[in-house]
Amino acid sequence: MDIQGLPGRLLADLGPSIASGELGEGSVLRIEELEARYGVSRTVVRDAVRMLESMRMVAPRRRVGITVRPKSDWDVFNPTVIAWRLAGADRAAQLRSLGSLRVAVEPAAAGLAATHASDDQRRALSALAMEMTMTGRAGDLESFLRHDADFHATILQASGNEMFAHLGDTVEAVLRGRTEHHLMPHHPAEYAVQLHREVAEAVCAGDTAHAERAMRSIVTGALEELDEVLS
Amino acid sequence: MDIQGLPGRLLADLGPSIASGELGEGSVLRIEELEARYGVSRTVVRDAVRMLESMRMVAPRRRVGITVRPKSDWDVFNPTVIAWRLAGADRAAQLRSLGSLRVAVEPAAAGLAATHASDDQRRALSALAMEMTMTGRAGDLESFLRHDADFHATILQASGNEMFAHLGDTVEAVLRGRTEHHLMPHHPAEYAVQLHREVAEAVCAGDTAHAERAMRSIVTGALEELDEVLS
DNA sequence: CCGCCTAAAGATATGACTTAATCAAGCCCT
DNA sequence: AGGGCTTGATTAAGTCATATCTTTAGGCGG
Repeated sequence: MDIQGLPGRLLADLGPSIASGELGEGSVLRIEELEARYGVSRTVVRDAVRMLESMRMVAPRRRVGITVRPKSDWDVFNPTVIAWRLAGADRAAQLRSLGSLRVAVEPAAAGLAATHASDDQRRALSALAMEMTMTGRAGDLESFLRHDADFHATILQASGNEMFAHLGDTVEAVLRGRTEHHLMPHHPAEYAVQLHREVAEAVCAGDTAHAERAMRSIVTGALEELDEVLS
Repeated sequence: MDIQGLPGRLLADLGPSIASGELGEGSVLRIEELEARYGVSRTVVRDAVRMLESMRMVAPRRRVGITVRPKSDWDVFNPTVIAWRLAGADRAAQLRSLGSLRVAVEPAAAGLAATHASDDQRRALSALAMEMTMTGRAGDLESFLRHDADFHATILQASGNEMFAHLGDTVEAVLRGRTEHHLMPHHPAEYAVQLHREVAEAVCAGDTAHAERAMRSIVTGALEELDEVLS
């Protein structure tokens, strides 16, 4: 995701530090200090700071330094910020927030997809649901994850709403997060896979209400499982 | 929102140009050219470009220049990007997207608010609903807008979900946009105001289902009105 | 058709200077 | 004498100008 140059290196170090709370609200960084710490020039430090600034995680203040802003100010929809938080101490809270967001958005997206999806997208959904069935039964979690993520991304894309479409990466981050942190059973529940097939069928058939209902079952189910595991 | 220094000036000029499509996908800017055009130093240009980059609106490419990325790559949840698009040629599409997002999110948020809201928040909601009734009847659109925005922001805040909470500014932008661009009747519909009172009551009473239902009526109604006006 | 070369443009480094915010000393008024 | 206001010193970010390094698109030659 972040294959940048030197500023990327700073960002990859500072971002997670802030996201994890290691550098709490009000912490102060100084450009000069960062130059020394990372052995880079001001140009690079400023670039990195600008990016953190545009994520609203820090604010530069003259005569004081670069100060860390309260978490409530952060750009919580920024995929990079989400990734940092998922990797750190905030994982549980972040997964819960994202879970609720999915419950709100994905059923609506599935409903819209039933009327807006292209033929290619409908075919892709059917194929992906099938693949999920196979790889799920085989216990191939890596492939399952990929198809699961593609499935949800395709639904969001097919909704025809660009804002929904952009949540595809975010949803993938959630799915990947819960797989990688072993918050999932070794064999995905058969009923969940069945629901994916149902969504695919409903979208193919243009059945808005059915698509919405089935997707709601998927995401509320996921949220419940999550709450179980996290408690 | 963006009261920055010199980089802010560039941003305030370049951002809208890109957002409006005046600088379409693939357009190329060169740092040197921007230095000359705006009469500022490299440092300033780089700062501005970095911010656009972190909004995923441009990507720098060596030997080529700063290229404008396809709209589908943009960070469409970034409040600044939203504001730029609302101000420009994309207004209609942006309002539609946001409308659908509201339909998905706000009912869920209202439902959560019914169980999570603090006493202060419940009181605030009742008060705001009352104010909306008054100012709506009086035809004081400016005050009505402020209370309407506060109402929705409070609901989103009270949901206890930080991601929902962050959509407060976005919703305000929508409401403000439709008022300022005269996409609203001179006297807000009485039934809409009534629904706000209903949401407030349901939240106060802890009635999740009712809060959700009433809020859904509000936002679907708003979306329908919008579709009418835009067609 | 492929691989080497080069020039163009971003990336990084650095030193000098400007601007603005904080802090504290000093002053005035009560 | 005490509290509040003014003012100046200080400090760190902001801006500018310039130089060098690195990457790579696109041309040239094999």
